Amino acid sequence: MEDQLQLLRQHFEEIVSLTDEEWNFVQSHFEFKSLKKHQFLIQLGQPVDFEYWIIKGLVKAYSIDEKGKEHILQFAMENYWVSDHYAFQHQEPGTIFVDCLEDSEFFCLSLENREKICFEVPAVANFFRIKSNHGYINLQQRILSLLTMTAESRYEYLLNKLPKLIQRVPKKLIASYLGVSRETLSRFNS
Amino acid sequence: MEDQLQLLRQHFEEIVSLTDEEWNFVQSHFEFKSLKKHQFLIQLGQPVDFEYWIIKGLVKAYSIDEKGKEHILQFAMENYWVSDHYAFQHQEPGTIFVDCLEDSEFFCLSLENREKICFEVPAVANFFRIKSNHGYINLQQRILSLLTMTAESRYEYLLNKLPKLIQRVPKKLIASYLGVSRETLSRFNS
DNA sequence: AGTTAAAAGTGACCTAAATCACTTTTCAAT
DNA sequence: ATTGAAAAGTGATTTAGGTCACTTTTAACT
Repeated sequence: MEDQLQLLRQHFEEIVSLTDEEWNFVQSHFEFKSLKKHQFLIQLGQPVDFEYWIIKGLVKAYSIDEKGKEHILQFAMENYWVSDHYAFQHQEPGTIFVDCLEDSEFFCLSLENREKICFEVPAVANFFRIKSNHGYINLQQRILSLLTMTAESRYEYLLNKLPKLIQRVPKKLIASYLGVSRETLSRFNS
Repeated sequence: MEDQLQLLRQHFEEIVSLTDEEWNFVQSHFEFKSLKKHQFLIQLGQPVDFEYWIIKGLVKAYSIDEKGKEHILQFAMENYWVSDHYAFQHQEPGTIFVDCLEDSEFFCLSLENREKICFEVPAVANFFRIKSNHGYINLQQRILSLLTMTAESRYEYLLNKLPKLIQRVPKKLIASYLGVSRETLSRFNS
């Protein structure tokens, strides 16, 4: 556990500096969680008590439409944060599913604890500010790609941007992330 | 000018509390800017020195594809923040255009000043953290809507969510925001 | 190792929405 | 008020990608 906490500290310190004292305070607000492949981190309609930092593993966040079709909002792996941010922030029942594509481990942060460490340790507020800003920028890019690019070039772009992800994830899920049918993706390129 | 700064203070204080002293420090890091309809706030390839809080007016942020087609990333009006966040954050040349759909006024915050007030005044770091988080959540919603909904239901959804916006913006721009052609949008609904 | 299930590929056909071309309406600027 | 330019509407046609049905390949789990 010490090792994993060390990883989390490094993750913070890539962006802000923390004293040992601050870090001790911060780390005490996280809980550990471990799940096997196919288990759910978040389910539609269920409370969303945490946001999760992924120590190891891989998850998908998705919603299911009326026709039962899955639409992938996000893949998240080591070093990523994941949650149903909307439900978490508003403390409402889950609006999406998050489940594990591989056995995974998480550090869990409750809303109360997040606000506590942010208001207690300014560096942490800045950490989440900057992270959140990066996330925002990434989503803007993705929106632009959905508006401006064809399905095929979105695929090429993703292959280029996250080649390791593609190897860990079935193509039908990549298709669902790109907003294309499995069959159409299969007819692309290479 | 005092009036407008008061509005900005209120905007901060909707989320965090600031002492008069803190506020005086914070406000001194903003510059005022005023533009007429059709003028550019940000242009492709030009430096992006600021992010902007809109005092009054309305702008569109968009990119133009190879075929010269415009794709709208964001509309922003009173009380909204707008920039080319990617270029601003990385201090690189603009990747998009932002121009005014109406005469508009802005408070401008440079990256240096933003970081300064965030690290000097923790409440400000928390303000931007929370704002950024809300922005992230909104973009996730928009991505889901692009993945799961038909063009027509995205339109209905927007009509419902931002009715006043639709009245201030030509439909062809709404179409471009929704990722639908002008002609197709025109054939919808009502 | 053998069995079962999931993933991926592929052809035939269908459909939502794009594109093109033109008209009508609305708005903005003298 | 008049003129010119955007904006909006509409028909005809095209197209990217979806859907359905089936086969082949790969991987997961006793």
